[in-house]
Amino acid sequence: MPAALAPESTATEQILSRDPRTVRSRAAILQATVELMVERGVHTVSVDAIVERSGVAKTTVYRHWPTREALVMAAWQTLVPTDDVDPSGTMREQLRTLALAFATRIGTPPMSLLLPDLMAASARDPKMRAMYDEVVRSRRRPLMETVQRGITAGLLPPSTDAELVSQLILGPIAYEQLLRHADVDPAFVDHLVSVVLEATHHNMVRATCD
Amino acid sequence: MPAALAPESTATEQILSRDPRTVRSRAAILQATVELMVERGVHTVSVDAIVERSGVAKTTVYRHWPTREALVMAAWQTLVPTDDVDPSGTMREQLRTLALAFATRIGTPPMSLLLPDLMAASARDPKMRAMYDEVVRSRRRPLMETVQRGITAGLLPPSTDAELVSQLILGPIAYEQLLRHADVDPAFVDHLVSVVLEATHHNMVRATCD
DNA sequence: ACTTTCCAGTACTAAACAGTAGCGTAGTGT
DNA sequence: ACACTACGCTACTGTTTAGTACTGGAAAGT
Repeated sequence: MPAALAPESTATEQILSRDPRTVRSRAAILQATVELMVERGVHTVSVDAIVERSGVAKTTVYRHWPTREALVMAAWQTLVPTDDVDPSGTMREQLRTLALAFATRIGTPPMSLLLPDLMAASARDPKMRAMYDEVVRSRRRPLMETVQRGITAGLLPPSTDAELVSQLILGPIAYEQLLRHADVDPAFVDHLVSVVLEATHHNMVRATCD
Repeated sequence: MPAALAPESTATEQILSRDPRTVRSRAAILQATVELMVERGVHTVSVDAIVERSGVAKTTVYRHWPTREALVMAAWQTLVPTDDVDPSGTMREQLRTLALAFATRIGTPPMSLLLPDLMAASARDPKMRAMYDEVVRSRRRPLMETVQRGITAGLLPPSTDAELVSQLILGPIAYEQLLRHADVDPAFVDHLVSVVLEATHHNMVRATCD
């Protein structure tokens, strides 16, 4: 299910070999790595297991990535640039769609299993931390932009704090899903968006608290 | 800094030996385990490292806990039953205090380092999951009780959804701290509590969304 | 055709790891 | 004083791990 091939921009130099053999090897290795990360956890995945799963020789693995860590990072990268839904409909519908996408994404595999691992790894590894922050940021941006458009279009008071709005919507969802391990159903997301929007309409979610 | 001795109720039978030698050994082992969990991560802590750090013989470790896993669980237990602040002051002040305690707890060591590890472990290990849920629940309870008291005392509308109130307060804090790796300062917590309380006062945070 | 690049496979090193066995000793409760 | 219990120590087994050297063969580009 992951992407067939990482585009580029990895830390390891990637002069983009067109040789189909390397392409095939890299894809098989990365796919096996992702699968094993999901199944057994990021820190438990071993090169030997990747070799067994992918059918690729160990030497080939080390021909492409210098260390196991670099390989794990590359496997992560294949999961980062996913869908960037740009929803349609009213602002409320857009927020609902984005919030629901966020909920299901962090609540279902592979992200439900990989995100905690990434969080834990990023607590001690700066490189993991950078990638993790990128993942989170990319998830947050479209929702904030939607709120900002709502403000610009006059649908929300000009003093509305767009950042706080996203925090109030995404926060409880993340809290329920990751912290409390509760199933976030669409009705809850709906309710949440309604409450926050209503409060916003009444100019309660202001940028500065007097 | 952890408790000198785990009280009881561990999975391993604990007939409460009064022999000071066992007490000392257990304490040294558990403390070293906690320290290493914080420094190197839960999944990276090895019995050999614990032995080196604590100055206790390896055989003694296995005299007290059957496996490394059991020891890690026991070390976790020493961190669970911490302070249960029962704040005073107005409801708003109580909420502020509880929310701030939550923010600083999950945002500073050791919890800021251990919580992600525990989250990741609990994604695949049911026993870790149970302990993790217990930790989260214990943090959430006092805040919900405060809201409930506010409703009972007539400070908040009767239709107020206490659960949603806690979600709206704790959610953004957890989101900022754990997901976004942002420093949650007291002003933000203050602002957050104010916004949620104001919305609640205007009967926007209702139990059922028509 | 020919050269180059990539590959699989085997075999290896060296380290870290969980967990165990047996021994002599020293502290503990009585 | 006594029996007992827990201890430290050394040494060990067996497994898993990351990473490397080397060889012969196959597939790619030209």
